[in-house]
Amino acid sequence: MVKATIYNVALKAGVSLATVSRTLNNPEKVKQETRERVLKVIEELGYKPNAFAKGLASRKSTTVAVIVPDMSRASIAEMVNGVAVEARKYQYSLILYVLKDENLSEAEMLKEVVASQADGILYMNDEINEDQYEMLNKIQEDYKVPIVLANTLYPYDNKLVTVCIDYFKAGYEATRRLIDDGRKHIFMLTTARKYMVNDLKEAGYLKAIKEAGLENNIVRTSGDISVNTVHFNELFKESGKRVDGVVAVRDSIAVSFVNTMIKNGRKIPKDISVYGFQNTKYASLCRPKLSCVDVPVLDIGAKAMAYLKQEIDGNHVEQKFNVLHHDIIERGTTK
Amino acid sequence: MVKATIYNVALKAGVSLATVSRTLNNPEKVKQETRERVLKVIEELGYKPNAFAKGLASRKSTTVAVIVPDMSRASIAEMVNGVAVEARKYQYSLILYVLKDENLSEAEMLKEVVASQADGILYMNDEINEDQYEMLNKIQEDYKVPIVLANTLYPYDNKLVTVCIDYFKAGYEATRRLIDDGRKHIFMLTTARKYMVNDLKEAGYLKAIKEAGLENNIVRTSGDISVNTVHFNELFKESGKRVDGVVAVRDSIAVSFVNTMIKNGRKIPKDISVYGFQNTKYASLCRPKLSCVDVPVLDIGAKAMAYLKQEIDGNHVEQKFNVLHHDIIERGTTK
DNA sequence: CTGTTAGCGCCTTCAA
DNA sequence: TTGAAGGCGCTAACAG
Repeated sequence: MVKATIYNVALKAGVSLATVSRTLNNPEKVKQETRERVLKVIEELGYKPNAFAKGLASRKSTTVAVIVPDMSRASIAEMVNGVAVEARKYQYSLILYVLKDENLSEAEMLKEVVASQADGILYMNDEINEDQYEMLNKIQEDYKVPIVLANTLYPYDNKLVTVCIDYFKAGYEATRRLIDDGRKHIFMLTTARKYMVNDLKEAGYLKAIKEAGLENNIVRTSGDISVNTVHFNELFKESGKRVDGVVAVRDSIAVSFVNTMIKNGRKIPKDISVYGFQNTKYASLCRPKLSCVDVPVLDIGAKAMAYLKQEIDGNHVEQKFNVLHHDIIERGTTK
Repeated sequence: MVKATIYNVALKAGVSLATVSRTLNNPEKVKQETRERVLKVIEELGYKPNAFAKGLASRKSTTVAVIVPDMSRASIAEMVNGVAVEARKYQYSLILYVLKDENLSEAEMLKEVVASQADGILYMNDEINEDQYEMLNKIQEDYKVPIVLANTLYPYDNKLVTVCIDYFKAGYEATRRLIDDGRKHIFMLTTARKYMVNDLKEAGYLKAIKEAGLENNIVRTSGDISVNTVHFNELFKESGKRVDGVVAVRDSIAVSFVNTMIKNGRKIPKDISVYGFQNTKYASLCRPKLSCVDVPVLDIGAKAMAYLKQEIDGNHVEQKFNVLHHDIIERGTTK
């Protein structure tokens, strides 16, 4: 069996190829009788229009480029799930770009994305900086290809449609809960590398700490478990710093901290109360279970795709910053 | 700035479009001087060939379809990382299909994949059954599009190139280690739903148990933490079944079991020795750290992509089953 | 080494 | 409601 083309269908159905094209793309413009006959032949031949020819002729690809830093991050993977399900609704295909490769500059990759003829771009990279933001904005303007940022914040500007949660508020709220619980020595555990998203969590933490007249303590460490374990051991060993509350910017960092403290004889949550961020599977697989901010990553992905589709269709999204609701989940590390 | 075409480049460089095409695809066939001039114009105009036109004319897409069941599974995500890095080496793009959507039959999706003109298909779905296998094989034959299975086993046939580890051997080895350690009541924790890959782990377990003259105990449970926790509590509560060794088909199931047992007052590894499967991040984030079979998922992804590329280039892979080496990592749950 | 030309498979006016 | 015809941007013989 060789791949059927529109000609094969037209011939077998006794119509011109234009009619076949119409029954597929503008069925209302074809007489019902003809349409049914054509559809039947399409079915018989297992015909599917060649995506390239279609894209070339129509200048639309029904394809969206998804740019991610690293698939193995739980939040990224889950967002992609959300994107995939939503994209299906519109019959859109996903073309995936993983930035993990050091050999490729992001500028080079974006040129490729443009060449791929994607109708839109979904960008999810919480480490975005000014240069990257401007580059994306330039692409959007030069090539008229809509871009939506998913869980990617650049709060200094609002040229690109963005879907996320209010990280500042979440950081503030988690810290407040610790304060209201009577905790006095509250630490924030964040990444050594500065990310926009984590900076916001930190700012929220600082606001709450300041309001309460407490001293702020920010620990910048690695996301790598073996590294941060050593770090936590140094900082908080039995005889060490006083600490009775912690907000970590990632679940995995929170869990690693909890493990280290328990090994040092501290009681969780009695001695130290801990909040993580994201509500990944790690949060449920640790002992005690981790309390954390629940970031609806699946919804963020889906919403981002929905907005992108809207932009592609020419209906501009008025609201550039789209903030989704978050919850704080209380589990074993805080009560 | 509007997107530049090959004509713009040809005009500005004072050559024909064929020459531009050549400097891009067969540079050795163009005089160096001309080539440099063309390249310069390409650079200036930021020209990138339209992927659709190129694909249509050349009947090759430089694109590979990646089919996954669910991105949020750690092993899947990591395999995709491996695929992405390897694909970059060949300048191949990835088009992603997530089977998560219940509304879409797999047959329908495969038709879409074919229509997408992908040069090859990478299929990663450890739950594959006979129907699916035959469907894939038919696609490969009918449309002459190579397919490689990554971490996806269908051992009853060998028409499709497959990359995986020896799950039977791994299951056998883990069980043997427990036996050699003197454990007598060794359980296998597996999924209720039967997967090929898990069946093999189970078969390896059974072989070792039989050789040692012990009694086999297979518990089929859910991958869902909240469900299997209840299940483990019922089965193994303090007064309950005797158990001193466990091999679980997934890290997450192993960790959930460990947590449940510790809450019931059992000592790990003294009372019960536990092995997981995969070496995901969960294995390092739990307390005690999980001993497990290390499945090199990143390598599996990369290797699968490499073989696919080879098939696409017409160099058939002789060896259909390609088994990668695995290790067993000893951590806190066994020593 | 370079230019000319004929498609690749489909969409989309424009006529009929 | 349908068909004819001209591209979409590029590759790949074939000439020169």
